[in-house]
Formats: sequence, C-alpha cells, structure tokens
Amino acid sequence: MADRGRPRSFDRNAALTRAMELFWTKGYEGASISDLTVAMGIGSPSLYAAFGSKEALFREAIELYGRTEGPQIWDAVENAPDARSAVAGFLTATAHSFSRPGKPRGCMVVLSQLNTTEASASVCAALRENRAQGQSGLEARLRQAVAAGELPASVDVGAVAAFYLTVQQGMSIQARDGASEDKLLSVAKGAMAAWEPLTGP
Amino acid sequence: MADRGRPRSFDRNAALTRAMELFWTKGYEGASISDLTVAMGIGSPSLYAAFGSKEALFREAIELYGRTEGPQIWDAVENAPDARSAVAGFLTATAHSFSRPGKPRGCMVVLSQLNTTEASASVCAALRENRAQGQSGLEARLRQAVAAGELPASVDVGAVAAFYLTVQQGMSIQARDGASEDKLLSVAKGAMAAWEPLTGP
DNA sequence: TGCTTTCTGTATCGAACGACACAGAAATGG
DNA sequence: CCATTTCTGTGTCGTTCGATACAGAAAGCA
Repeated sequence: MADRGRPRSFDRNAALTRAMELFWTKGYEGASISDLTVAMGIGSPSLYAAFGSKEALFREAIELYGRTEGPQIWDAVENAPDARSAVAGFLTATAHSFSRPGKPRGCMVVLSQLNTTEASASVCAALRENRAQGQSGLEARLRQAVAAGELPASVDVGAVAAFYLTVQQGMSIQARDGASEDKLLSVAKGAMAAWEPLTGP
Repeated sequence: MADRGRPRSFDRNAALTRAMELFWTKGYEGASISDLTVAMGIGSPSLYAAFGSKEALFREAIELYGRTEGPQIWDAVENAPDARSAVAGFLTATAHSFSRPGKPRGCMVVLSQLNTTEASASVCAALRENRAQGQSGLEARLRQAVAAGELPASVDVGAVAAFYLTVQQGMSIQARDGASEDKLLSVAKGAMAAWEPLTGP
C-alpha cells in the first residue's frame, strides 16, 4: 500500500552519503541547498520530499557519519584488551580516520558547526551532545578498567578522558590544516607519553 | 589636508573592538553586516567607508585580537625561565584566556572560520597562516632550550610543539562546549604529564 | 558667507538563501 | 484503459546576504 505512485528515481542512501560528504567538507551553514542538490544529483523538491528540511537532512547525515565513521574509532576502544591500548587505539584510529585520502579531513561532529547562530542553534546543540558522548565513552572504558583492578581507584577518570578527548578534538584542527597521518600519529604518541604519569598510583 | 570634511561621528577603535567580539562569537560568515552594524552602532555606509569590506574588517579584527589577546598567552612563553614552564605557562594562560567571564570562549583564530567556502577561502588561508605561527612560536622556544643545553638534542622539537599546540587547539573546542577554567587547567596538567617522557634523553 | 570635502541615514541594488506551488510524468490497482 | 498516487522539473516565493547610490548634514578653507 506504500509502494504506489511514481517510484523515486534516485538512491536515497547514495544521495544521503553525498550530502554527508558535503556537510563534512563545507559545514552545516556552508553547504547550501543548491550545493547539496548538485552533489546529490536531484532537484530541491525531491530533497525536501525525501528528507523534510536542510536540518533534518543534516541530522540524518550526522547519524550516518556516526554509523559509518564512528566504529573505526570506537571499536578499538571497546575491544582493546586493556585501557592503555584502548586509548592508544582511539588516538591511532583517529589519526588514520582524519587523514584518509579522498575523504574530508577531521571530524564532522567537531568541524561542521562550531559557531552558534540563530538558525543553527538546535544543530549546534545536537553536535555538542554528540561530542559529550565521546567523553562518556572514554570515561566508561576507563571506569571499566578501574573496576577490573587494572587501574588504581585514585585515577581521575573524568580528567583523563577529558584530556584524551581534547587531544582528539585538537587533531581535527590539525587535520584540517593539512597535517599528515604521520604527524597526527606523532601527536597521538605524545599524548600517550602522559599515560603512565596520569594513571599511576 | 586629511582632516577636512565632516568628522567621523563614532570611535573607530571602539567599533572595531565590537566587531572583533562579534566575529569571535559568531564566526566570520556567521556575523552578518546587519549584525555588525547593530553591534558597532553605525550604519553600513559608515562601516564600508571606514573599513572597506567585511573581509577587510575581519582582518583588522583578527589583527586586534592578536594584539590584545595574544600576549596573555605568548608573553608566558617568551619570558619563562625554562622550556617546561614556558609550555606549562602557555597552557595555563590558555585555560584562563579561554574561559574569561564576559568574553567569548575559545580562540578566535581557531573557531571563527574552519570550513573553507568559495567566499571565505582567503580568510581561511589567513587564519591557517596565523595558526601555523603558533607552531613556529612553540618550536622556536623549544629550539632555544635545546641550544642552551637545557633539553637534549635528541628531542623532536617539531613533534613536541605540534603535540602541545594540538592540545591547545582542542581546548578551544572544550571551551566552546562549556568547559570551566578548572577543567581546562586539568587538561593542561594532563598534557604536562607528558613533558618528562617527551623531553627526556 | 560660500565652496569644498567628508561623513551619515535612507533606501535599495542584484545575488543567493531555504523552501515550496504547480503541472506533468511514471508507477500501481482496478 | 482509467483512476489514483507519488515523484520530478520548472519556476518562483519572501527573506537575507554583502555592498552602494544618493541626498543632506557637518566640518575646514577661502
């Protein structure tokens, strides 16, 4: 009963992927509807019929980004055998992810809308919430290590997570400024040099 | 011969300061001419007569930012008695500067235009150049310490500078997301925990 | 007091913005 | 084949963008 009428002439998922790449490159406000329709290969009425609005399209794009790009970083955190290799994997996977040839550099969640304007307030809030999940994810992995007796209970889990998340967010700026994967890996190595002092008894 | 004609009815420096604060808060593309004229308390013809264009106004605002906000961070680097306190001062001054009540949070050079669009390409390039000067500044201070025999010659000066600059740039994101000065200081402390491993022989 | 020069306020320019009306095209169900 | 439903392409809506034309106001110089 839902497949009546003229069928959609484009691949919705493919179009969403193109939109994600454009938002990733130009940001939320930087990517115009005209830019998007060209990149997606459709007319604006098709865009609005399929996605509702620019903001709704962006939210779907962010969701797709988290589903496709997120695991490359977060699988390493969850599956690592110990907390140190979890954080090290987090940063090395980030270095790799932020510098892949043919893909926009840096993290879409960090870069696509940092300045809150009247029109982008809700989008900014959603991105901020998304970034806060990064803090929670790292914290959870560290708490797990404390519970397992792997790290001393005296470790300030929130502070350690905030430090490594801050480094990762800084890597988005570095990546946008052209830093190579090697340079990003060097930054990750620098951050891991703080591990023993930060987590020691 | 230049003071003929009707005199300007507003304080150019005061208006520029207001423009800087608005660009700092909303970004280059996020601050419209209409926003700017309201904040500066002048009409748009006065803005164009006094500053030339939106981009020229922004460049003056960035220059003012570097002249007024920069020293709070960089004086600590240049005047510190040793390299470690130079970098520690760099980060603690950053934590303070990025969380001052009544001022926009984070660094204007990092936050005001990260997504390159057709209209903002030259502004983005200028900001990137400005960020690169941060790398050079830190590197120079570290090289000076190596030359003085304070740090071993084996230290990878560029890598250490890149690490600390990356942390500082990440602190801009954290500050925009609402991190308190204490939280930023905690991040700075975390980064300094890497100092001895990074600069040891 | 003119005359020149420069700035201010109103009003507006063409372009681009996000969003959509409308008519025709392309599918299914009867 | 026809009616119904849904999508596509053209064209355009009202708004806002950055940037100015123009006329009048306010100063110095003669």
